[in-house]
Amino acid sequence: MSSQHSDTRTQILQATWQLMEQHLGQPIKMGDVAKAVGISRQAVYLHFKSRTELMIATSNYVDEIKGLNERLNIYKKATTGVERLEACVEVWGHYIPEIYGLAKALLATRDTDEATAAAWNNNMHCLRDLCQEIVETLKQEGLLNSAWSPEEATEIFWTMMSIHHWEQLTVECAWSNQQYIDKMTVMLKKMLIK
Amino acid sequence: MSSQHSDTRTQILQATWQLMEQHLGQPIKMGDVAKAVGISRQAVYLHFKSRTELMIATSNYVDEIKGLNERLNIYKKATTGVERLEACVEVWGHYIPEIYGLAKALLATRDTDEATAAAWNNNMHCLRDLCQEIVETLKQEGLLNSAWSPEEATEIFWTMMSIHHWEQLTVECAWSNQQYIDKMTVMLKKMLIK
DNA sequence: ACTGGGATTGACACTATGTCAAGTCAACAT
DNA sequence: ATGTTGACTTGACATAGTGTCAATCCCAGT
Repeated sequence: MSSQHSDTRTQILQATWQLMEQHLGQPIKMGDVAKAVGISRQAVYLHFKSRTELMIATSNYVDEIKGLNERLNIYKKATTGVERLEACVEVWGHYIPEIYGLAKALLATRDTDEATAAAWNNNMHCLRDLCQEIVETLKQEGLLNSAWSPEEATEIFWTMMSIHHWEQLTVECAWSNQQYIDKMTVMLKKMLIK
Repeated sequence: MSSQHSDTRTQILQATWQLMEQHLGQPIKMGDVAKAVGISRQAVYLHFKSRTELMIATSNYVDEIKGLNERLNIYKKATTGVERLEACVEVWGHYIPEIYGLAKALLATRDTDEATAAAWNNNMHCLRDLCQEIVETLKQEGLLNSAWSPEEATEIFWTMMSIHHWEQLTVECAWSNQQYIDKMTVMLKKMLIK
C-alpha cells in the first residue's frame, strides 16, 4: 500500500501502454516492459503474475484514464435519435485513435487468450449497449428504417463502429479521422434512418 | 520432381490448411503439422524453409483450389451495376466461410510478419479491384450516390466486405451466412446507389 | 551393386514465459 | 541500535516453440 508500490505498478502500466501504442499489435515482451521502467524482469512478476494479467490491468488502467464515461457528457446532451447518433459517432471516432494501440494488443491475443478477449469484449459491449439505445430512440421516433428489426439495426450499427472498420478506412485507405467521422455519420444515417 | 516429393508437400499443405480451419486463428505449430501428416517435424523443413513460407504456400495452395476466379463466372454474366453488385456479394459471401480459417491464420500474423501480410493483402486487393469496377459501372449508369466520390465509394464497399465485418456479424452476432448476404446486399445498395 | 534424395533421429542454439531461492537495501518499528 | 518487513535484484532453472545441423537409414532408378 506504500506509495512506492503503487508507483512502480503505475509505471509498469504506463510503460506497457506506451509500448502497445508504439508496437501496434506486435506482441510486447515482459523484458521490454521491465527495461522501459528500469527494473528487472522479475520485478514485473511481483506486480502482475502473468503477461495476461498485465494486459488486462493495462486495459483497466487506460479505461480509468481515457474512460468513455466522461466523454459521454456530449452524448447526454443530445435528445433526439439523430442527434444521439451523431454524438455517438463523434465521441467514439475521437476515442478510437487514443486507444488504438491497446485495442490492437488485446485483439491480437483474442484467439489465444480467453481472458484478454473477455476484457476487450467488455469494452465493446458498452458500445453495443449505446448503439442499442440509439436504435431504440430512433424506433420510438418512428424513424428507424423498416428494412431492419431493432436487433439487426443495433448489430449493423455496432459492426460499422468496430475498430477493424475504423482501421481499414483510416490505416488502409488513408482517410483522415475527421473524414471517418463525417462519412460514417452519413453512412449510418443512410442505413438506419427511414 | 518425383510424385513422392510433391505428394508429401501437398499432404503438408493440406494438413496445414485443415489445422488452420480447426484452430481458427490460434497459431499452428510445425510439430502439429508434421504429426498430422505422419512425418517428422524436420521433414516439414525439407519442403518449407520456415513457418512463414509454409503459411504463404498454404495460401497459394488454397487459392489454387478455391480460387475466386472460377467463381466469378456468375459475376461475369451480370451486366448492370446493380446485378454486378448483387453477384459480387453472393460470390464473396459464399467464399468467405470456405477460407475463413486461412484468413484468420494469415491475419493473425499480419502485425508480426510482413511476408504473410503481403500474401493476404494480395488477395484483398483482388476484391478491391472488383469493388472499384462495380462502382465505375454504377457511375457510368448515373446510379452512384453523389454523396461519395468513386474512390470513397470503392473504399466503403471494400471495407463493408472485409472478413472482419463478416466475422463480427456471423460469429459475434450469430447471423446466418444467408442473412449476411441478403442484408449486406440491401445495405450496400442503400449506401452506394442513388 | 551404387548412388542420390526423401526421410529419420537426436542434438543444439535461441527466444520467450514463468518459477524459484537467496540475498540486498531502505524504511520503519520497538 | 537493532530487527523486521517488503520491494527489488541476481541468477538459475523448467518449459515450449522455431530453426539448424550432422549422422544415418532406406528405397528407387541407373
